[in-house]
Amino acid sequence: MTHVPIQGAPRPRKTPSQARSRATIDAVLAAAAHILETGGVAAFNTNAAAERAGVSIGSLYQYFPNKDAILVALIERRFAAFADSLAEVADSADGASLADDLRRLLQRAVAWHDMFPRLSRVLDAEEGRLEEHLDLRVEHGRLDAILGALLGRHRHALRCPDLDLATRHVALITRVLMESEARFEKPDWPAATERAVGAVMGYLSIRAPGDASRLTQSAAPD
Amino acid sequence: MTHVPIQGAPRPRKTPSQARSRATIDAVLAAAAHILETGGVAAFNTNAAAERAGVSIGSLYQYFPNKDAILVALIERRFAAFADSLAEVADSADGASLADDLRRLLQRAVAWHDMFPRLSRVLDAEEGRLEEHLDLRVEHGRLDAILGALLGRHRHALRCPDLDLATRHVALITRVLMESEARFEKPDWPAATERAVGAVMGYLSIRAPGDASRLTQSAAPD
DNA sequence: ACCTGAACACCGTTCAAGT
DNA sequence: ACCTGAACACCGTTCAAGT
Repeated sequence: MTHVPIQGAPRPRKTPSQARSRATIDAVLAAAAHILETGGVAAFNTNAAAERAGVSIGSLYQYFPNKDAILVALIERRFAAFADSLAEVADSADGASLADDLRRLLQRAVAWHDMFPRLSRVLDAEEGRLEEHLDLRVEHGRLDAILGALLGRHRHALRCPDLDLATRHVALITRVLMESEARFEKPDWPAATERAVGAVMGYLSIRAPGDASRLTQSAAPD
Repeated sequence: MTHVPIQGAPRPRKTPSQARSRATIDAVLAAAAHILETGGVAAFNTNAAAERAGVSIGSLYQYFPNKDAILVALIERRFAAFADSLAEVADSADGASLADDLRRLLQRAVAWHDMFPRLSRVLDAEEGRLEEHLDLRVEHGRLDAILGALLGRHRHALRCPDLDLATRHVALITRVLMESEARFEKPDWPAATERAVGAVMGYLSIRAPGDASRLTQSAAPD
């Protein structure tokens, strides 16, 4: 028997081939995004999303099996758009140093999130809860490729022999540092960006220009 | 006018002075923890929690203004217990190296989470969503003190001049790396622990024993 | 084939009545 | 002062009827 493996999993009900269907899905997602940006999660419910999208609640449920499926689709779409945005920077990036390139990427990331700050924060917060239903493998792969290429260009300066591992760590580190700044009432993005760049340089054991610290000293017991 | 600032904020309704009240609160939280560990968030609802706790739904709402307040209280209590557990290790820890001490802390953290793995994962996932209602300042301060003391003991070997910043970064980095391992079906904790220790050592620019990599090399443009 | 929205179901929350 | 649980309200979801 061929059937949907998990009953009620928050995945799209059908992949639409017709233009009208796609328009309905887009309208629902745009409405959901608007509601989340304007009123936060508290204001987001299926009836409001359907109304704002200009479709009946029944039509909404034709394409999304449940409320979480809308969030899942939103997160996946936005992640893809985010990767697009970073890829753009990476293509034109060929700065003097890894720090410069990384800084440029982070600045773009900040600018991107800042277009819809509340939506971004809400979806980031929901992502953990919805993780098992998300499929971000392709998009993660794209981001890993961007960051990996960046690190690879400076491989000779890296201490970590495993480039893939370093890439994953750098991705996690930068994300957690930037998200922790996003939680503040009035985030100081330039400062957070510099701290993140510094943390990554530290992690990669790359000396910043003008840094005269004792890189060669190892940890001495007691 | 003195009044509760945020209407319906998920905070305890009253601080109980009587033993019976405290017992009711404990029963509700224990019931909630059991339900979350057994059935996940999907199985957690206020009626089920009240029933399992052996109190009426009305009594539950006497102490918790809403469902999220139960989660908030659970997260805060568990975070405090977690800090207790790590403090225990830190007190008796005085290993040969920072890596050893850190490894011991992480092993304890893993063991602690492993007592109720599903509960831990669920609460970690909910924490982002509930962040604005959580007050973990005291507990974060305790963890920072533990980690800060550890790093301070090896201050001479650190490259980062700002110990507080380094402490915060190390806390964020270890947490994100360990949580990313927790998402796997069958986490490999020893490997994740070693990777986290390695990431921190890298971040702090401390050479691991037997590591012959080129610490002195700085990033060369192009 | 797709849309509609009234109706249903579930559960979060309240409140009148009890002790 | 505290407890109780039936009742209410809100919203997620369905489905019979329409086109």
